[in-house]
Amino acid sequence: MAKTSQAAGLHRASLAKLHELDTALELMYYGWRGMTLEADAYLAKQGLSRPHHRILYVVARRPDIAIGALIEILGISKQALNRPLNLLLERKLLTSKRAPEQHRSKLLRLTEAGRRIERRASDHERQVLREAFARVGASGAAGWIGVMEAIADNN
Amino acid sequence: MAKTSQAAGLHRASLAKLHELDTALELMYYGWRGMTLEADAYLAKQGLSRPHHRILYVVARRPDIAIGALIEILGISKQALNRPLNLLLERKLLTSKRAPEQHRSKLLRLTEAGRRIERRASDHERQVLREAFARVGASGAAGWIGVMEAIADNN
DNA sequence: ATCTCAAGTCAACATAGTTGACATGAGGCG
DNA sequence: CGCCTCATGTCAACTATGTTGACTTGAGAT
Repeated sequence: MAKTSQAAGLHRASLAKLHELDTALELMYYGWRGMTLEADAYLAKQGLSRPHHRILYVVARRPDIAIGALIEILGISKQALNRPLNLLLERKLLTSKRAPEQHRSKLLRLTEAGRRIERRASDHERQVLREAFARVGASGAAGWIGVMEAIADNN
Repeated sequence: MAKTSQAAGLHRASLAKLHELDTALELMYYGWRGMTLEADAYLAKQGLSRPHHRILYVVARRPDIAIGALIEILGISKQALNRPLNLLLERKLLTSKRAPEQHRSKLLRLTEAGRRIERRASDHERQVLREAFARVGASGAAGWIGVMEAIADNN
């Protein structure tokens, strides 16, 4: 875990701008950090981190997901999934059980405790977004979504 | 270096939405990835990665920066800076020299080759932004900037 | 000469990922 | 029944990026 205090990133506005879009580029960096900072601090207090949150986030939105599907969605190897997943199972933040028919796969679900931690961590992120949207109003929010969709679809 | 091919992240739009702002939350994730994907691929081809780019980016905008100041801006320890920085010096992407008076600090500058790589990597990121802004027009772009500033100032 | 301070270096560790190899256990099928 | 497939689980070795702590070096200041 990085030190959660003090600027662990580019110190904003201290750099000369070489190109017109440098400001936007830095805003993306700070935006990502700004959204995740409090959530990461909360997760660290729980002894968890970003990969655990990603697992909890996906399982919350796809109850009874199999491990193979989870691996595919997260885009990591099963070996990389193994450690954080086992920690979450040990902590009883999620459960795994065999499917009724399809005994080959294990189905994952959040426990009540897991749901609570997922919700609180994601709430920190959503709260940052909520405040930002409130500050700029509906048209600004629509613009933000339009730009982000254009960027996301760039893949 | 992660495999640069195939979805190394949440597979977009495949998850149920538990909260209204889940879409925005995921857009931030994909937006960050979308902006950095091609730049990271370019850097990987040069045998470099994100930390090297961050160093190049800052030095480009603060020529003659001392190592201590660079550490502060990057928000990492001098030991963590050491390896990527030495690689960049070995590759002659940047130079370090003692100050005329202040002999205590070393001053960093990009070489022509360093400037070129910094510019190309950052160009990939700016290009993604440029296209997204073009697609939504000036008012959308203004909205995006407003939201991102609100989020960035959340720190 | 000694003190301070920026920089450099070494060791040990944590986290998050990778490949490769192999084990286990359930279902499908001849 | 025996064998094959397939999802899962696990072990080992490695890379990259970061952390602390301890120590050295070299230049300037007193």
